[in-house]
Amino acid sequence: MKRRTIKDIAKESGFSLSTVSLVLNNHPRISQATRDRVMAVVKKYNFFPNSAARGLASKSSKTLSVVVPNLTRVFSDIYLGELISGIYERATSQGYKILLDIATSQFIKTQEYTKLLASRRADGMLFIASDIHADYLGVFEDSPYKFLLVNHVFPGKKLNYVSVDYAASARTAAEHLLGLGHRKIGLIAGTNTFTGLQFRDEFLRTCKTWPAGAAQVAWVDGGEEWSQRGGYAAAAKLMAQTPDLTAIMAANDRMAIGAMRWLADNRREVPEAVSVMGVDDIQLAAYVNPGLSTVRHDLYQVGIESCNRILQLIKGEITECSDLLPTSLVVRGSTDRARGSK
Amino acid sequence: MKRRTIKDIAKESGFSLSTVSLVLNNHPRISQATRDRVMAVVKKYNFFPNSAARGLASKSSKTLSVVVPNLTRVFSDIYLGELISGIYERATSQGYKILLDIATSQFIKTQEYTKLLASRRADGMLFIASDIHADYLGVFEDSPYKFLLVNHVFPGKKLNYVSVDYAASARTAAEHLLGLGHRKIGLIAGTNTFTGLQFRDEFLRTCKTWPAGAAQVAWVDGGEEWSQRGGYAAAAKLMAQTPDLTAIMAANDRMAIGAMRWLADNRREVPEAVSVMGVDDIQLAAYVNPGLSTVRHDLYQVGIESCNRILQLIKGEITECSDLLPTSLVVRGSTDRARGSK
DNA sequence: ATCTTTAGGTAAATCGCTCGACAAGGCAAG
DNA sequence: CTTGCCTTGTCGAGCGATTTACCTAAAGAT
Repeated sequence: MKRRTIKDIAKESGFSLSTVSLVLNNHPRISQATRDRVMAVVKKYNFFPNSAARGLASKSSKTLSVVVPNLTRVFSDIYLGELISGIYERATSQGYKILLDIATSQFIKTQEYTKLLASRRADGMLFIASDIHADYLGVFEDSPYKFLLVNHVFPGKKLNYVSVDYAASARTAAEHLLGLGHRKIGLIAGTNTFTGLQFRDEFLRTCKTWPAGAAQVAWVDGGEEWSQRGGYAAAAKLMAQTPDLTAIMAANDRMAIGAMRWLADNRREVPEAVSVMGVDDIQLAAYVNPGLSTVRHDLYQVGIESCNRILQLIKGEITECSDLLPTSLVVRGSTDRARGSK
Repeated sequence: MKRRTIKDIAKESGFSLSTVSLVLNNHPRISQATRDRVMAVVKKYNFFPNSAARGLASKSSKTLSVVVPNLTRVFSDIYLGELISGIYERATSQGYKILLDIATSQFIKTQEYTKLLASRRADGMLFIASDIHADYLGVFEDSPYKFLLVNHVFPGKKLNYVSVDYAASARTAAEHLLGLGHRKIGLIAGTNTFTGLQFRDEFLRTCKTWPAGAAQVAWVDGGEEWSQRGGYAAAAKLMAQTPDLTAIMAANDRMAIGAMRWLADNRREVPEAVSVMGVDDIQLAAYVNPGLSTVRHDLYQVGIESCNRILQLIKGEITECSDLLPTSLVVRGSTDRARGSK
């Protein structure tokens, strides 16, 4: 089976090279009759135009680079699944393919992130792997490359982003707990990302300035991985140093569930003794017992929107982007009025 | 910042186009001195050769297509994470990039799987998403396209594959339980993949022909998703229809953990009342209480090996491939001698 | 001193497609 | 019967690399 080219199709169909090309690109220039005759031949040979040639001539690869974090178990993170599904769905619908990369140290060191765009292997890059040490991303400030941080922000650097509004999220969570009368709260924070820091700071601020009376917040770091295990350990630490707190807020659901586990293992009733609240609204949040109150982050939507934006950047429809998507409160059984509050 | 080409590098360095190209490709033809002078210019401009042009001229995209299952929560599956990490690591080390695709109905319907290879967008395809209905994969029999099933097999079709040896796995598991004296066993099977069927059949066969006395096996389907929830429901069903079984074997760890959960919820001690065994050895298997006995499947290794093989197929070093990788028994606390057996 | 090698470079023909400029034919209007 | 405009198709100049011969000068062989 010989490899066909557009030339063969032209010859066989009796039209010119250009005509075939125009047909293949759905150019309105071509009449339906011609289109049909050409397509018949295309179908007959099951022909697909060579994408390298196409890319070379058109100066576009129709490819998006997606960079995910270098966590060994990265794909076990529901977080990524939602995000990538959203990106994939939108990219595909626009005829774009996805080039997957993992932000390994190798990837960073060889500046693969630049290379991908400089070599035009990808038209744009969606970066899901940022943390507070990702200074190398500075190359994308004011660069001609199309770059977007997904569900991350980088204060101090002029980088495009689409993210959930972590500060708003913190406010929502804090207000929920404060409204329930909690005045001694433990916070399990994630401090290795800027969004994590934003969340922590806004949570603290909201508690400190609550009109009905400021709340004391003791916070600990839940660990780099924001994992259930980290949450478990963090809860232990919090309860040891502040035994009388009435609520634990965790920066994500996994840590919250870890905390609930510790409380269960140590005979503290949730929510009677301690209320627990998370962030994200992962599937599991609804299944634990009691159900976890949380702030819903629609990561699928973030994926969709991120992809929309990077495509607009590529097309030149916009030149920068800093979207913050809304979040919403989800109340389940794990939070209730603080004990001792009326 | 104008876009440079190899021509600019040639001009600036004083060498010919061809020389620059040879340098960029590490061709031994070029002397170190020349190489250095050219590379200096390349570095200076931070030049990276246009990959479309490269692909067009060299007839190779240096890209691998990886197709993953269309499960909404696909990425939450640890299974995939291991596999993809292995593939990524090997592909990257060989200079290949990964194009990610999800086997949506759209993907199947538009024959995207053919298109990717026909358009030379990818040099080969690693398919992780096969099930017993994937007849369309027939196009890859005797085709010039480089195609490989990852951790799947397709009896009846001449397709390349690299998979864990599910039959061996079944034997290992069965022998472990039989050796512990179990003679009434419940099997939670996965029946929507051929490997799942192989596992089931070999498990049943081994139990039936055990020299020290055949065991009775009642089996149920654990559901399309091989999920914890499916395992939970399956355990309930098994225990209802065969209350006196002494062991439950699940075709993967997640279902096994679901089964353990049901047993715990219904006051059946593991392993005293019922032994439970899984397959895969996911991280969680070591954390549940008691630890889950299982058959270890090294999916990371499957990823590595799959990638090795597809690259060999692409290079023409081999023309077909049907590798079965070994598995190993991991005994933890969830299995013990059958009650009533000495 | 002449003839081979060999090492190091280069010219030029592709690779397969896109797209702006141009052409031909048909038809309405002047 | 021109002229001008529309519609539909074609020409051909790139796009930016790779790669195969071929070339030249210097080193080795005799």
